[in-house]
Amino acid sequence: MGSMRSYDHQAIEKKWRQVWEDQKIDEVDLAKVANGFYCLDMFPYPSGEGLHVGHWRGYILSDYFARYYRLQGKTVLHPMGFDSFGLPAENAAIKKKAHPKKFTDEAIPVFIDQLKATGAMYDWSKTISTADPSYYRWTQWLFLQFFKHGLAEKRHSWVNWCPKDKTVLANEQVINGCCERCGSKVTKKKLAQWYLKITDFATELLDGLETLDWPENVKSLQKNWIGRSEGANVVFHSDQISLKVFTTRVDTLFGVTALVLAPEHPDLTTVTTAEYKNSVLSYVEKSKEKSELDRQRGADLAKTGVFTGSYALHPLTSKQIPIWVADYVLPDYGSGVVMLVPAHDQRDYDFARSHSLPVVPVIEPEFIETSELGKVREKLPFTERNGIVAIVKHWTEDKYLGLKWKNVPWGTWITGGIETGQSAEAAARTEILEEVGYKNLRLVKKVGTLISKFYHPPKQQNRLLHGQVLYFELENDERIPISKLEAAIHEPIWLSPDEILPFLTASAHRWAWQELQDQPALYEGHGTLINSGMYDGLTTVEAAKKIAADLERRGSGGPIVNYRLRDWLVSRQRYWGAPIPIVYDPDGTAHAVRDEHLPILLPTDAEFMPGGESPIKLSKEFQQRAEKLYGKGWHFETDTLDTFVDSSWYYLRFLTPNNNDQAFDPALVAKWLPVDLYIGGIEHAILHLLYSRFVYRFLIKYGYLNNDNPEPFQQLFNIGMITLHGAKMSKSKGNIVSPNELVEHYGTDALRGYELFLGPMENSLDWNPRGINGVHRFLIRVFQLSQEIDDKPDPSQEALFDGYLDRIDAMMKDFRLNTIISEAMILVNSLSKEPVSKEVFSRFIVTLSPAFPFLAEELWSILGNKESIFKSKWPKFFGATPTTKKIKILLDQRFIGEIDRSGEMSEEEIIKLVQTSPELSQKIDGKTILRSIYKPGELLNLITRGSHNR
RNA sequence: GCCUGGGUGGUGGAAUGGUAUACACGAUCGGCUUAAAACCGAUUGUCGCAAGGCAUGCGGGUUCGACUCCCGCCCCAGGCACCA
Repeated sequence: MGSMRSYDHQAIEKKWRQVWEDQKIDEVDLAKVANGFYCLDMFPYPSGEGLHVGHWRGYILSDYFARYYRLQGKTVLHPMGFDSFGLPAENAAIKKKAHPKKFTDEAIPVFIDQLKATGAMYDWSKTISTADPSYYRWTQWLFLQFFKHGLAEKRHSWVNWCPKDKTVLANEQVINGCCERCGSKVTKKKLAQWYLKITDFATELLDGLETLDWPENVKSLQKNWIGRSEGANVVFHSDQISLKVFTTRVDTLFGVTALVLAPEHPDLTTVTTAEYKNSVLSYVEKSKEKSELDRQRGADLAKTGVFTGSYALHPLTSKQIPIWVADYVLPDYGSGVVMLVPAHDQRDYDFARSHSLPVVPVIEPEFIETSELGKVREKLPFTERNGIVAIVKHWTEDKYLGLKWKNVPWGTWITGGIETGQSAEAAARTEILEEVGYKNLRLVKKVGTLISKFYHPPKQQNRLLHGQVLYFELENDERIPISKLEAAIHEPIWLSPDEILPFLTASAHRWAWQELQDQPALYEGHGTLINSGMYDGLTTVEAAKKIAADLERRGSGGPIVNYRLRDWLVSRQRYWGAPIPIVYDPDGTAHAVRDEHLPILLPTDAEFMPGGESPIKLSKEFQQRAEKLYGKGWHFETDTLDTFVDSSWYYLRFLTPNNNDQAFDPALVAKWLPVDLYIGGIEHAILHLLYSRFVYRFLIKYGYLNNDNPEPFQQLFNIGMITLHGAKMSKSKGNIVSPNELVEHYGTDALRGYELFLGPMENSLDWNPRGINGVHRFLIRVFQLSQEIDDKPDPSQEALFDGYLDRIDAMMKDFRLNTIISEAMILVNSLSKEPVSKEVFSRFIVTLSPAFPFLAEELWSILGNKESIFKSKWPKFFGATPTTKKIKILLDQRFIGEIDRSGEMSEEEIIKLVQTSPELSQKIDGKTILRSIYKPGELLNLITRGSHNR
């Protein structure tokens, strides 16, 4: 035995860190490359807090793939920069009374050191910082391009206002009515704000999602956020104005019993009559005081509102429709007006009931059976029948007669068909007599009609039943005996009102009961139109189409698609951001700042104490600068840009971080975009990604870029969050797990490997350092393996390696790095028994290098290689002839052993082998093989039991 | 309420429809050691001495065979939500 060296991770990591830095191994020349791979991390905000083990996981994942693709022969761009504008630095500055630039400048080098500690391969020659004038000059330029094309607009509008942070918040920064950052209750304020018109891109942003290789949940989040809904506009004319209303249920148009405006609606004062002015005004005042939180929680609260005194003309019936105001109507969705259809919308129903407005049903409900037994069979036609549903009340008590079915889990009312020529009442009386035997009853009410679609198992028919719901009260308990036949099907049960809804299994029957109670009951589903003039008898779907088309013909509306997405509010009344590059003339008209004046630098003499307006407003220098450049009476916009604007295009800047002539180089962008792999947390699933997609599409649409693919990030991977005892790690909570101690004790490689090994990369999980020793032990074993190398080739080791390589290649595509590490452990476990072939080991450590770059590089050099392992190539298969494959033998699905397969074998040959094999034959001894299932080359299942009934 | 994901040992988690619980942690026992740590070895789903049962949230179904596919529920996490 020679002298064994031991695995000294500290020495190894220190050594190679230095070598790589000296050799600038991570720098790439973008222009030269044809075969590029753009691997991007969501760039961080450079806080002074430092990286914790949760941050590491994302950076290690991207580093893994950066190195992997590099070994695959690609030129990998893997840059890193800093999203350095924003509230945290400004808040720190306020607290510590120092300039935010100072904080940022100090934090970045510290941050870079911590990123380097992960061992990740970044090209630091291409770093950027969004707070740097050389960057934000181009952010301002970008804003001006939107302005030039009419896609940046200043509007007076009600905005979310955080009273504590004293700033405007975008809708998406309001969480449950509270400020995303500080948690204060958000209030409303009317301000002039800059918007970017992202809504113009709503359709394509939605459609574009289909083409992306993104996690389904992120696509679904974006879809929900964009919130496409198809419907129609309907125009109602009043004496004073016309009101446009958006609805998704234009089929219910004949059920409109009022129009309801949002309190913020601009035409509210116009429609309010003198008589109602006071009550409307005081109502509006009251709802303004309601916090955003209360307003949003309002779904559970009573729906308040008042009448405005005026009426509008129904476009189809010409009826006078009263106009109300209520704060359950949102000002910025649709047109801020709702047509009230109480019979077919829960909210409208609530509102109508609490203000005694009429409820006019215009849909005959249609119920489609969903149970397995009664589910409509797709291929069969419908047979139409008339029928009845009878609700029968007890002669003295408040109880109702239900049928409990014996062979199926059903609870229903009494039902039956109507024979031709028979009246509904007569049919019902017959059914009641037959099914429960009661003789003396009184028809109290015809409750309503419905349609029911179901499958009738005995008749094997799809049925379309026109049902009439009848309500009877028994006069006394006189009854005849029920036939045995009927008694076998179901038994009658008396139900108290509380028991009825849980008892009934069919939605049609539940509706019948509610209709009897409420007269009319709410029905939000589909069906056939009634009370709708010429549209009666159409299905809701047909009617919606026809009514929308008719409205369009008459010029009072028509089909339209509406989006939940709102325009992007980019103004912030804050210091630490890029100044919006707009200058106002003495009349207050907005002009683009001239290109040669960019960047509009942040003034340095501002007091950045938040006071409800941008602190920049107080800068004397800033005022003077505008006048100097543009003339007396001119002044700059003093709001700054939302930091999401900074980050909406940074991935373009990485290609040419130091170019002072243009924001980006279209030729390079054409070569490198879209980003091949984008890695970051789920927290940016909506805003950052949506804004970036919007900006990128804008740049292409208006000719700034000429890429064919209009999406910037082709593949996205969301790294799961690491929590500590279930809580998100943050310095303020004091629950940060720092990697430093673990790195010192086990090494960077061990921590990297452990973070990958923990579980699927997309899973969030709770931090538990316990297992890191397992990875450390594995690395020690790998190191020890290098001490016992055999120069001779070893075919069985080569075969083991080939299997391993095949499996990890497949896992790579699905980001299953945890099982890749497992596979490596399994391979090492089986190689450890004897000296390992040099060639096998050599190829093996290349596969380890993306996860364990330091150890891999060390072992690579121990093997005698002069160049870095990262200049080598991902290994190939040995292609050794596979060892004889085994065929699994199962007996009644239980594993009893394997047989070696040589060449192609038939089922019979294998069975013969089983029967002649010493161990296997005794296991099937005395059993009769009824039949067998053979999956060629894999398994043979011998069956002794009869299969269950088919 | 709507939309996504999930539910497998004591724990993190494996499993193209084919021996469920790989890999690792922890635990127990043993070795080494004056001792401890480290390291090495064995055992480790559950009931059972064993043979053999029973186990992948619950109930059905398809299949020779289901963690995996289908239907119906329950529970957990995340998102959206008075969006007309």
